[in-house]
Amino acid sequence: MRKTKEEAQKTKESILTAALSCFSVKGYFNTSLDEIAKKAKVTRGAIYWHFQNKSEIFDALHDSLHEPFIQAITRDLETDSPYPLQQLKELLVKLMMELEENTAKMKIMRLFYQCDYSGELQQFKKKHQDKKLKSLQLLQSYFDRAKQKGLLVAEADSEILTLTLHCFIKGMLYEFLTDSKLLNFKSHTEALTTQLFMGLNNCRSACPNTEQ
Amino acid sequence: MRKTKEEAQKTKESILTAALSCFSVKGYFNTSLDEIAKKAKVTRGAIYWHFQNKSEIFDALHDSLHEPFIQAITRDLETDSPYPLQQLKELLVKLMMELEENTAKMKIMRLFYQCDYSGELQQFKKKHQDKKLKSLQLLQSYFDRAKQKGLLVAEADSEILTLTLHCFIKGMLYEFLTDSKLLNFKSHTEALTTQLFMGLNNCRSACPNTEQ
DNA sequence: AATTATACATACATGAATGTATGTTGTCAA
DNA sequence: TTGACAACATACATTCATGTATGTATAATT
Repeated sequence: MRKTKEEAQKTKESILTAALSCFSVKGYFNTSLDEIAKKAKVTRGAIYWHFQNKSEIFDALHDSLHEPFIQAITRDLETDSPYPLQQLKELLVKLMMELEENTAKMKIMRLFYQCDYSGELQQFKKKHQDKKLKSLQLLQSYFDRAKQKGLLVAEADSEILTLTLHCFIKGMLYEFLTDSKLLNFKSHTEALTTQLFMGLNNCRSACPNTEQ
Repeated sequence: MRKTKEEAQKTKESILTAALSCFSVKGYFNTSLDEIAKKAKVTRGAIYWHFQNKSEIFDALHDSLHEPFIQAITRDLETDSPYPLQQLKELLVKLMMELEENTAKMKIMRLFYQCDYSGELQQFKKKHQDKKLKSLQLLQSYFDRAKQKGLLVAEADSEILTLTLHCFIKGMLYEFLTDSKLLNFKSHTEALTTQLFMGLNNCRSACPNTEQ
């Protein structure tokens, strides 16, 4: 019953997708390894061969989500738009729209927004928060660029702006992911983000009278 | 070993606070009724006398949090300020500040932000979402008033404004509650909220040139 | 003052999940 | 081609939480 290396890799991935499916239906703490095994059509023995325990599956899923996100921002930052905030807004709307079509990603995100890092998951809390900090630093560089280009009023604090944006995104995603009725991707993403940027974008052109 | 009615009420409350304490340390799904009982210095028998099961304790905690929130808004709406958005902003900042000093409330909120409504908690998801909707309607009335008073531009959509604000609050609270390092009540609450309202407040006086 | 129902504590039965130990089969390397 | 080890499956032991059934003392009721 030994399998080829590629086959083994396939079963590992099937375990991950089965776990995600179970988690998104019954939640992390309410799914047993046996349920995951049955969904993946293996036994618990296979899971214990590929992972140490359930929490390691959890962490593996987080990795698969965050890396592409960081990369998307990093790549976008390579182009130096004359209007960094416009660029940022478009990137965010684009990422949100992509999210809607990628149900697997939505399930993973929902998992991390809803779970509490208690019990066996405590060990990952700091690690995952550090990843978040990294992405925040990337976001801030958009505001820094805008300021350098003189697009923001002098008093604007790029850190405050970043945090405000971050809180908004977090809340919007939270609502998208946990309450399917309140927000609607197609009709609200663009409208809400535009509304927010109206404030973040406290620039001279938007309010020409406030300066000069 | 029978107790007086008031004594019984006290044990019920001690069970609730013990449960909250346990939940905030180990999470809902990782605390057993026996742990709660020990913390409250009773036995599981006492818990099963006062509550049907663990999830009913969870729901009782939610009630104790949301009712005062609704009441605070309702009472604030009784005074008809000439500047409704200013009034709203001040109320929000005030509520956030109060939150910081009320560690019990913070623990309850953290519980509901982090938990996933799966397993035995599914039954409460809709109920709790309906409560949220109610509070959203209350918030929207601030924007409606602002519009009636001619403080918003004609295109402003009070629903979009409310949702944007809601997402921001949600995200800010989420960060406050789950990541103690990122945000700081004293220094950030006012700054971020002010920043946000700069955008929500898309009124004539802020940008006199856009109208008339 | 006797009775009853309350407010629990104790005891028990059950089930479910975990981790590990061990078995088995096939692959790959030499 | 044949060990040796990889990739699991199976079996077992243990723990632990839940729900319920039952016991009990005492406050409240009459």
